[in-house]
Amino acid sequence: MLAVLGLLLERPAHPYQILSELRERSDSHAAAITRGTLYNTVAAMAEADWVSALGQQRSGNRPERTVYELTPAGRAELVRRLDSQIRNPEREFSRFLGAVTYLGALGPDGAAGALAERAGRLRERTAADEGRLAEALAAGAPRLFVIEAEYALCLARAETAWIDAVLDDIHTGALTWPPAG
Amino acid sequence: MLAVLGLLLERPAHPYQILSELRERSDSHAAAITRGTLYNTVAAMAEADWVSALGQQRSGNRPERTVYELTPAGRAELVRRLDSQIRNPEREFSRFLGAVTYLGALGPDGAAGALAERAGRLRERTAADEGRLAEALAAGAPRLFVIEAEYALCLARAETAWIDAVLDDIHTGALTWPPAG
DNA sequence: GTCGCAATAGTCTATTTGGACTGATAGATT
DNA sequence: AATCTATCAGTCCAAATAGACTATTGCGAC
Repeated sequence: MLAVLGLLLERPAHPYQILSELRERSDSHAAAITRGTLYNTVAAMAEADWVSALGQQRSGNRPERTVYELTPAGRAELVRRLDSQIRNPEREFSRFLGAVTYLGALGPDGAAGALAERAGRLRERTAADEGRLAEALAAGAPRLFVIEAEYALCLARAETAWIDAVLDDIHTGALTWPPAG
Repeated sequence: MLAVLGLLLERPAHPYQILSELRERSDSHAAAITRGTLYNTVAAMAEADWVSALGQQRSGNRPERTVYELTPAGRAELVRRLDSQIRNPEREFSRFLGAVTYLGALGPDGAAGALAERAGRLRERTAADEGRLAEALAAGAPRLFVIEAEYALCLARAETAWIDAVLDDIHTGALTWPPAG
């Protein structure tokens, strides 16, 4: 929803196009929305007068592509939401956090093995992301446009470091398993 | 789902009890499940033979409380999932990441204001969480049982540091807004 | 003692969602 | 030229979900 408003801020688009761009531009937002929901979402936003149909285009006999543009109210709403979501840190729950909670169930060796593999994969991915980011910047993209990649990288690095520390603690015996599991 | 299995690993419980404990023990898992889903989830898990009804208790004329316990198959499934979710780092999408993506729309001042407030709140919360964690450890809780709090804290600190760096960059002019918004 | 409120447990339904299905076109292949 | 496939664009429905609703009980206040 926020992402949809954000995209329409850049330029008017029809729903399918919104989805494709979201998909392509970021692995992050990809999973957050599916086609089924999108059309409902856009309809709801039109109802709320945050977007308005700019008109139907059709090339040949294809389904009509209704192009929507952001209304001033929509723009205001976007800003309101951005501001609120940045101001208020919510507790977010990742899969990993959920899994770490029950780390004990894996036993010391199982936990160490799984964590080590994660750290490795995380490092690979981080390196790839760093490459893409550097590339984008080199190609002249304003830093502001890739700021979220910077943030994601920062968190990924922190996570990797944490995992390394925990692995160390497991190996040195600073983190032990209670005798009765 | 994983959280439910995790709780049942500790001791058999009836659905409502599972929910209450999840709610109370962690702000994190709280939002991840609601009552409506829980009963369906437990039913599905029973279907899959990961849990089995230990029997119905009733005190007075209250609704029957069906107590479930983890089966060996359920335990295996829990371990399988834990292992997989730890091994494979998925791209997770927080509200904040989504908002940061469109940070530009707030303008330099709006962005700086919102980020500064977030950093402040984050610091407060982090301090409180650190306190709770220290308290729990002092009370003799094994570190393994509070490991997820450690992780959450680590990420929160990284986020705060990143925000501070961005704020600095905005003030020093290292992060600028492209002229045409 | 009894009135009311909070907590306990679970069920039920209106909404939301994911993703299967339709159907059209442009470009590639033979 | 005919066919085949990938992409485009949207609709639609079965399944999952959130949270409103019901019903009971224990405890505190008066």
